[in-house]
Formats: sequence, structure tokens, C-alpha cells
Amino acid sequence: MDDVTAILDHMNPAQREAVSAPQGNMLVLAGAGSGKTRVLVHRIAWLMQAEGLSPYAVLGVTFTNKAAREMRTRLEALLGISLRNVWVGTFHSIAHRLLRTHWQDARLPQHFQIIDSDDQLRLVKRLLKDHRIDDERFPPRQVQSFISGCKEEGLRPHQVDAHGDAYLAQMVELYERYQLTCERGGLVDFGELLLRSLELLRDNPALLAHYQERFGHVLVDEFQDTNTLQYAWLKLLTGMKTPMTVVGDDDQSIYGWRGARIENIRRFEQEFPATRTVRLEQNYRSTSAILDAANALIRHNAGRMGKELWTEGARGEPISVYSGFNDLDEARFIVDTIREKVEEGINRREIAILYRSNAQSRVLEETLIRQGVPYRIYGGQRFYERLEIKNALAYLRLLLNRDDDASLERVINVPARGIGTRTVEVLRTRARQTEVSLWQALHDGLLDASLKGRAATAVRAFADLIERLDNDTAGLALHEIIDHVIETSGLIEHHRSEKGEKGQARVENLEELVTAAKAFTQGEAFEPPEAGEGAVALEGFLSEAALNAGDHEAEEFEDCVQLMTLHSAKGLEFPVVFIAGVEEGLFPHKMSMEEPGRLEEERRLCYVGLTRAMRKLYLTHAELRRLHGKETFQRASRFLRELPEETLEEVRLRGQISRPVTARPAVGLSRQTSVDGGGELPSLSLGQRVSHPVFGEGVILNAEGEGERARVQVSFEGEGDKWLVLGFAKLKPL
DNA sequence: GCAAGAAGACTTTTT
DNA sequence: GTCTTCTTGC
Repeated sequence: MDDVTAILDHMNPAQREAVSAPQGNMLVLAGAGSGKTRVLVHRIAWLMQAEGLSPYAVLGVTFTNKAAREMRTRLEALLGISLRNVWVGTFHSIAHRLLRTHWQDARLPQHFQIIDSDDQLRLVKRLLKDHRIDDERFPPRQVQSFISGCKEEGLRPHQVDAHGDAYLAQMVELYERYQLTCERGGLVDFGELLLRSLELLRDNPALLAHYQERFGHVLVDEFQDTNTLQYAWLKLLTGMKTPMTVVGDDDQSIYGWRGARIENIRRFEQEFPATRTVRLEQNYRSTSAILDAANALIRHNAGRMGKELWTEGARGEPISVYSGFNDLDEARFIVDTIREKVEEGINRREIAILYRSNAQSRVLEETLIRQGVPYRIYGGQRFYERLEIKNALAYLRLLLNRDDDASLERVINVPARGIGTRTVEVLRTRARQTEVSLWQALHDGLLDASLKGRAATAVRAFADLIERLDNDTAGLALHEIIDHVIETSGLIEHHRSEKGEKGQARVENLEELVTAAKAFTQGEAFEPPEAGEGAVALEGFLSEAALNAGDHEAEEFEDCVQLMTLHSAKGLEFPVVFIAGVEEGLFPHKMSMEEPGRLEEERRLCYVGLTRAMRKLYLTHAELRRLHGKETFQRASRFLRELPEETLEEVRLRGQISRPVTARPAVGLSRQTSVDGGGELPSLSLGQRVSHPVFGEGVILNAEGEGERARVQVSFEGEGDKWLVLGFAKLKPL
């Protein structure tokens, strides 16, 4: 690229301003579908070509590996050069890089291991058991989130003030013990990566100076998702002198419950000197009907930075609102509509069904299966989080570090080799009392014969196995090491003998792990491995596995309808979008309805959902829903009422006839889908309570036909569901 | 040591 | 309703 202004080609004025602003702090408020990534990438290119910034002086920070990967690839495509050594990565991968490079200054063992939240939870559980702490009063998950929460606020145990509160004091003590366990095992959790690297920089002025000097510009994506620790980290790293470009959207902040601080956006504007704020409001994704609805919805939130999406594009179709009798009917409507769309020539992959909570997917899936519509679910378990993979990784971790108690405990009896809970208990007690690792305790126990008989034989066999694996794999390539370990440890055989498809899949996954290792050494991985083989490569591979848990989306075999939660839909777009279960208590979720702040986050989540749709949006809800095995009456979500009437149309039964919404509160609230049979027949509506001389009281679920022959399906208390012909059954409305 | 059965939970999940 | 976790019994 010779002419730098080419970088600004085909950009709107706001985008141009964001890309070509002179070095200095800048906040880009980037609305959904406003070309955010493009601006970020072009901004970097501009800084390099117009301002002469060296590629090595760039630090690009994202939240997900996917975003980092995309930023890197697009930048490489734009500039036409390889940017392998440029620092673009997630907060965690960058912190990791710092800690690996300066492990001594960070007071970490050279071969420290990264543990994911799953490992962390196991560790906490064990801790509670070891200390005989009531896990009713201190649920492991709560303890875990307390620990992570502290770290995310940048707090070490001694910095947490319990205010004489015994409960809190216990939590702090657990945090302290947890930390001790991690230190002893050379384990670093996600929060620790950031906190430790912050402390590393804070406590080593020379190092800090070095990095502050090195980075000429720092760019941060999804700034509304930063937590307190990440904000502090950025502040420290830049010394508030290195210019920053941060991109974010306060209206799309949906991770507050995980510690993200939406107010960091405003804080940035206020605290960092001379911040220029640019708004990207032109939307290139959705029709104006959809944008109008989204704008109107989000206007109900207070304290926004202020932003209004607009488009040069067409008005498009109105948003269709469908009110089902129950969740099955809702699903049927969605799937019927999808089949119509597919017949019209739309690809299934262009259609997404979004929902608030995972439990909702079941009914949708069943309906899709019944109607033979291929689909795939985003989310769910990721590759490196699978049981068999974690087991394999645990063996590998033991090769590098025998003192990794969590890993040892994980596989000491997998596959079963006669080491029961009893024996493990003995080892644990001993380890705790003598303050050594399980591995050490195991050897001590064998030496002084406190382990004897069958237990001793089994334990010795395990110890020998680990040593043998280590010896046998010395000098092998990474994928050969892994292949050897899963074979010799008996893991593969263990899963092969498992019955059903599950075992088959697990064997395949283990084989896939070997393939992944091959790819990793060949540099296909996101974080380029440092040169090296054997143990060095293994260490890199294990870190990569923890930090980049594998693709979230299942393999795409064919053209599939996409199902996912609203949270996982963030950042994606689809021509046709269904949002299911738009009901009070579900969306907004009842757990978030009380506090205004959390309700606003639900509204932002809804805003995110609406803005995923490019051409056509459907909002559906059910009047009766099976939730946790109980049938509950549902009211339409308040969010529906917050959308402007003129952007909506109500879809009637069978999804064929539609008419504009005329009077409020027509949308869902009291939809008079009258099934009245004329004459003397009672006027009934779906969801209405009725009484029958024989069956007693019930609720109308469904209806079909007209006049005397009309039938209604009624759910009677104690009698179950029945179809009754209106002309005969003596139903009285209640 | 394992399998079956009971009991309880059950919002969202970037690393 | 269904998934996971824990207990109990063989």
C-alpha cells in the first residue's frame, strides 16, 4: 500500500476520524454492526503507515482468542505482511507471555501451569473437604467465585477486610489456603495470570519502564467488558502516557455478573488525558425497522453514553411477534417458519434461534429433530474441556510437574487400577500433615510401609507408570509424546471399552488431541510456540490448551440452523433471527428482575439480540411454559412493550395470516385468540381457566376448528390433557 | 469398586 | 423434566 489515504477508502466520516485521529487517547463508541473490527484494524495500519509506528510497538488486546485471531488475520491481509511477532492477543495470553518471560521476577516456578475454572473448582472442593468445612454453608462454586472476584478486584487475601464477619473471614481464609495450594503446585488460574502480571510490573520499575517504552500504542477491544483488574493493568502498563485506542459499546455490556465494569468506559474518558470520543452509529447490518426497535428499547436504560444507530438501507419487514399457547407451540411456529424460509431458498446457516437460557434449547431441538431440520448448537463443551482430554492433559502435566496435585488426583485411578477413595484419602492426609505434595506423600508412604498390601502395589504401579512415561518420551516430538502417553497409560483402551457411542467419541477425541499437537508444533496455533521440542513444546501446548479451550462451535457438517444463547450470539450476525421465550421471568430473567442495574443488563442483552438480525427478526413467547418440570403461566416480556408498535406485526396462528398490531396491549398480554363457537357457546380464549362437570377445573391449551365442531384441548388438574368438542362438552369459563 | 437410586439444583460463561 | 452429585448397597 503506497498511499496511506487508501486506508481510509470506503469509510464513513466517523470511521475515518477514528482511524486517522492523531496519536492520543481515543474512545470509539462503536455501535452494533458499525464496522468496529474494520476500524480497529485500519487504525493500526494507519498508525504504522501514517505515523510511522513500528509493528513491534503495537499492543492489541482483546477478550477472546477468536477476536485476536481475526484482528491479526485482517491486519495481515490489509498490510500484506506477516505479523507473527506483533503483540496481539487476549488479556490473558499477554499476561501469560509476560509471566513466562519474567517468571523469576514474578516469583513463579519456571514450569508453572495454567488451570482453568474447572480445575479451580476441583481444587476448591478438595480444599473444603481437607479442612472439613461444611460445603452447604460454603458451596464450592461460591467460594470459587469469591476467590476469582477478589482477584478481579486486584485483592490478595490480606487486603480483604472481613469487618469481623465470621463468614467472610472464613472465605478469606479459604482464599489464602487456595492460594497456598496453587503456589505449592506451581498453578496459576485465570485471575492470577492478570493479577500476577500486574504485580510483576508494579514491583519491577525497570521492567515496567521497559514495556512502557516498548509499546507506542495500545488498542483495546470490547472495553465495556473490562473488569477492575484489567482496567488497572492497562493504566499501569501505559502509565497513562502511552496513547490508547479503546473500542467499546456500553449498550452491549452483558457480562457485569462476571465482574465486567461498564463504568470503565466513562472512567476512561474522564481519567485518561485528552481523550477524544468518536461515535460509530451508522449500521451496516440491519434494516431500519430492526434498528428503530433496538434504539427504542435501549432508550429505557439510564446513564448511557448515548448513541443511536441508523442506516442508509431499507426499512425492511416489520418484526414478527408470535405468541404461542405453550413452549411446544412456540417451537412448532419457529420450526415451521424456518422450513418455509428454507423452501424460499434461504440457507439454514443464515438462520439463528437465540434464547436466554440453555434449558430452552431442548424443546426447540426436539421439534427440529422431529421435523428433520439439521441444526447445531453453539456453546456446550469445548474440546480441551472434555473429560477424556482433561485426563490426558493431566498425565501430560504430571510429566512436567509431579507436584501438580490436582492432576495427580485426577488420573491416579483413571483408568481404574485399584486405587480407591480410601487409599487416596490416606495420601491426602499424609500430604497435608507433612506439608508435601501428593506425589511426595505417595513415595513416603511406600518407603515407610504405611501403604501396604494391594494398595501399595497399585500405588507403586502408578508411580512407575508416570516415571516410565517420562523416560520413554524423552526426546520425542510433541505429538509422539501424547500418542505414547494416551496409549501406555491405558486411557485409550479405557474409553474404547466404554459402551455406546460415547466411548467411540472419546477415543476419537483423544486421537484428535494427537492431531492438534501436530498442528501446534507446526505453528498453526494462535500463539506461535517458542522454538523447542519435547518438554518445552509440551509446556507451550498445555498453556495453549488452558487459554484457548478450542472452538466453541461444533463441527459444521452441513447447512445447519444455529442455536445459541443470547450471550454467545454477541458479535455474530444472521440474516434471519428468532428470539424465543421473550417472557417476564425468563427474559428478563427472574433472577435479574429485582435490581434495576441487573434489569438494565437484561435489556442490553435484548438489545444485543435484536441487533444480531440483518433482514428479518422474530420474537416469540409462550403463554404456558414447562419450566423445571412445572407448568407456569408466562406474561409477555416488558421488552416487547418497549418496542415501537410500528416496527412490529403480530403473527396469528399457523404462521400464515399476519396483521399489524393495532391496539395495545395486544402484544401477548391479552391476545384474544377467540375460539368462540358463536350462538350460545361460551367465548373462550387460550390459557383461560374453565370448569367441566366431570373433569373439574382446567386450562385451555389449544384449539382448532370452528362453530359447533370446534375442539379445545384442556389441561385438567389431576385428569391430564383432554380434547373436548365445544358443542358437547359443557365448559364454563371461570 | 462400581452401579443404581435418591436428592437437589436449575441464568448467562470471553479466559 | 433432566442433569449432576452424592449415597447406599452389593
